[in-house]
Amino acid sequence: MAGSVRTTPDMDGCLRVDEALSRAFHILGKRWNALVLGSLRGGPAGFRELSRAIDGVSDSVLADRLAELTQNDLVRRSVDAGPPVSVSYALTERGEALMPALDEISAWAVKHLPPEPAASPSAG
Amino acid sequence: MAGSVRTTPDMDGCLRVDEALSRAFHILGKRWNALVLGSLRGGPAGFRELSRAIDGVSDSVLADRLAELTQNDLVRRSVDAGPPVSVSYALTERGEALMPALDEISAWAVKHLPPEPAASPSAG
DNA sequence: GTTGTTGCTTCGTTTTTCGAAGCCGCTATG
DNA sequence: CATAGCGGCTTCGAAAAACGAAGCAACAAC
Repeated sequence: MAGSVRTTPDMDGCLRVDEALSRAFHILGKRWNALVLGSLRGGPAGFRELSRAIDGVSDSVLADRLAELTQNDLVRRSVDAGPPVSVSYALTERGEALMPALDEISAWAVKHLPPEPAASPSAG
Repeated sequence: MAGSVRTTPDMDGCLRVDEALSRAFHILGKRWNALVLGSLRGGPAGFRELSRAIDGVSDSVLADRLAELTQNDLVRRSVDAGPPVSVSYALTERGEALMPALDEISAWAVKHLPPEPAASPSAG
């Protein structure tokens, strides 16, 4: 049927954002969260690996995002007691469930978002 | 249909986030952008209407987001010279193209994200 | 004329993010 | 053992973004 989760046109007189969308973007709306999720798409990865993959995020922020994502059960932190103890992050079921959506976003960007203004394309 | 836009496992030795996803979340990753887009889902809306719909965003930030979205051609600003001049914002084609993705996110949130901890349900 | 509405800007304060450095354990070198 | 590097995170100070309330201009209602 129609109205599943969209906005409510006039429930009490005024528009209202979809609460679910709001919840989702309370997480995804943070500067790097979606990117770390996307990076984990190809399988588990370590902290440094993620740090290099994302390119632009600082260690402090990455640690913060990872903690938040872990707390929200989107990512799972696994410790392998080597002896050279190593940590790896992976998507949880909840996190994996988000991948199709991230895929859509990515596809949209490919189709509708320019590769970036870059420097002068005709000059130089 | 192998690798379309995902991460590149080892192109030059290390993971790399999908650039398209990165571009997309350069916009969607800002605190309210996705919400204003979602609010416009049901049709054009005015500034105040949006302001009330989103609930939590301040005028200054909303104006900023709207300008950014407009600049990115996701939203279009229309001025109707009444005489009571009125302004309305609507999704552009590019913006509308994003709706299915936002839908996915929303559906995911409904299915995988709790309605929020809220106040303590059992504790005082 | 006063009050209320819409659309948006400006200013000062609080929250978030950034970026580099530091600590700890293990490995490789000398 | 001392030095040097890697990986995993944390701490600190600085910059950026978001907030929140007030203000300006135009229009409608009383």
